[in-house]
Amino acid sequence: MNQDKTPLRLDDFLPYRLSVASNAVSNKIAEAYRKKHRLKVTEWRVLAILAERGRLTPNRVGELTRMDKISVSRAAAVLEARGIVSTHANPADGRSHLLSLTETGNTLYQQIVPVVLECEEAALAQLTVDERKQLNDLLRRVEQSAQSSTHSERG
Amino acid sequence: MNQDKTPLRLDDFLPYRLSVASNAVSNKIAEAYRKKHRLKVTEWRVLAILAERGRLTPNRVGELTRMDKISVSRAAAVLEARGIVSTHANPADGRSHLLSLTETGNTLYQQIVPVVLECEEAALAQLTVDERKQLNDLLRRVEQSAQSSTHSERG
DNA sequence: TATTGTTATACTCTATAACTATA
DNA sequence: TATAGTTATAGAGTATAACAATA
Repeated sequence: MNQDKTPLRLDDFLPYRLSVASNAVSNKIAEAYRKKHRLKVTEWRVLAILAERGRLTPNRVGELTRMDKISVSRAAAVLEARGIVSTHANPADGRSHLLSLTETGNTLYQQIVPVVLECEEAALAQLTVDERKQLNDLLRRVEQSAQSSTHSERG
Repeated sequence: MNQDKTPLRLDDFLPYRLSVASNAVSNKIAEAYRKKHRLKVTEWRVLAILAERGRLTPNRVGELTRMDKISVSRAAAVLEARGIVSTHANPADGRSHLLSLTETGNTLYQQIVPVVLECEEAALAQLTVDERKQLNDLLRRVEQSAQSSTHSERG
């Protein structure tokens, strides 16, 4: 209908292409750790960042994972109830506390890592090493330009 | 904690990077047409594909937008109630029907196009023409490799 | 029997607002 | 008063299952 009178083709529209690619990857990987370990994406992210960084406040977890404080709070509560995360007093600020992985949490993380890396490798299988680096770089630059006021995420 | 004993860094993890970039772009653009025209992402996609392709069955809309049939059905119902989309008998298959834009729908589309193109341009502002093409190409290849069994989307 | 489309229901992620406890 | 975190609630996207109408 408007085939010629518009410069917008959904199939080449960046937000659409990004969304389709992101969801294709996210769905596959989320399915993997959901089925094997009953983890949601938000829970996986909190687990991953605590494994990398050690003790963090919920606030810092949110900054590093781009999750809002509500999502961090709920994910942490689930992980704590499952014995994956433990909480500790924060000597620097009584309003806050510190989160860290338990032994169980570390073990779980070590089990999941190879699974998600395998999924990532499958998604990147057709790209050369240089192309992977470039994709990473391009995505970061797009993100910087787009940077909306809100935080949200997946994957 | 596991800072050195794991090859997984969330910040360089493709599913995470893709998700953050996709959501940064999607949030900004969705906010634009939501505020101005009270359209949801699913509704925008149906509107856009009908503007491009003319009369389509809901089934075909789903294929072209990567939406499942339930999402298409609900988005189309909202658009029809708002006078943006009209339905017609499908002479080829009595189980189905054809969707197309009304005059109102076409006018709405023409109003939204410059808005979303401006958002896209803002997101791509720091990329050269070649880099934009490469990003499009890389995303398509990632999508092909990742291609999960399910369909889902945003943007 | 299989397929198209709709409806009911539920799950996940995200967001606003109200609340507490501390700074 | 401002901030860290929790809880209640709601909006949005997606999924399964059950269903009606047609092939």
